[in-house]
Amino acid sequence: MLYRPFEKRLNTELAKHELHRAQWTIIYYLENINPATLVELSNYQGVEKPTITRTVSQLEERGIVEKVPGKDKREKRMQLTEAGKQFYQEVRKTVDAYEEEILMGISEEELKTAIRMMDDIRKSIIQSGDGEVGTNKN
Amino acid sequence: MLYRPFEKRLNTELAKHELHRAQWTIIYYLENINPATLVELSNYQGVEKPTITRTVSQLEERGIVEKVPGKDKREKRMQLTEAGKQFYQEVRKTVDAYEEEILMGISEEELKTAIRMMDDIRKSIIQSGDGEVGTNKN
DNA sequence: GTAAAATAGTTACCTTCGATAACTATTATC
DNA sequence: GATAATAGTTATCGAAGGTAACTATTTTAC
Repeated sequence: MLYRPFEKRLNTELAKHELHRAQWTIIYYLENINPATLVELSNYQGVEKPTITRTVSQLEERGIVEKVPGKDKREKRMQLTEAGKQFYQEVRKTVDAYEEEILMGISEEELKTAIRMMDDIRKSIIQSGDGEVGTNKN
Repeated sequence: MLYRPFEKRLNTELAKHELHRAQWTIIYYLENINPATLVELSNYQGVEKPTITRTVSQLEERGIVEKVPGKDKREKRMQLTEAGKQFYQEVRKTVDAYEEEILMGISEEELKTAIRMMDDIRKSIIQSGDGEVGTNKN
């Protein structure tokens, strides 16, 4: 299991902002990809809906994320508040420094190859159906 | 966080043998690398000693792992029992199938590059000291 | 056009797996 | 020989995942 040191170290960096990995992943998504519904976040992260509900709630309590009505009366779209966007920028600095440090000596080429590969694998897992998520069939 | 689908899917595969990722990682190490002390396992995995103690205990109860005296009266070396080695082979089949499936369409070259890169990063994290583990200084 | 099925989200509760603190027993060091 | 360090354990906590069962709304099928 190669990824453990990454996560461990990332968490100690995020702790400076009283954040954990799961929270940061959501903030990151909302800023860089899209304001999103809970189901979108759930699919993106490959975790079940209740897990997202919990993490988002924590971020809401801190005034980082807010829910706005979606196109349905069911849907709620999560987005960063103004304070949340500012917070993102602060944390971003820490994370940038971290990434720069651990990627020192890694070539652009290598990195691209690795990321592309992992993304391919991920897609194939999700496609195969066994990595499916968010489909509460009951 | 790219690795989640991997772990999730791996866990569903391992569940066929009533195993979880953390347990499998230890079994894997003991078979492929070495019989090892708790501290070795702790360093290898990048987790603290009590975490290893617990996981090893579970494997001991199932008769998969046994402790033999080390070169000290303090040290205990963990190793697979005969039953454990056989068990390894069974699980191995499942894991092989899983790996083959998810790595379909990934070139040998790509894979090597990615693994080498991650290992480089890991080393640089551990070296920097912030990924340190197993040094209970109290 | 309504009954049944599907979808978005929540709540309650459980499990895995990590961490810390504080301890015992043994060995090394000064 | 007293103090440090090392190997391992126990107890307890927290983060982050999962399932089951639910409400409210929307879609689909008949």
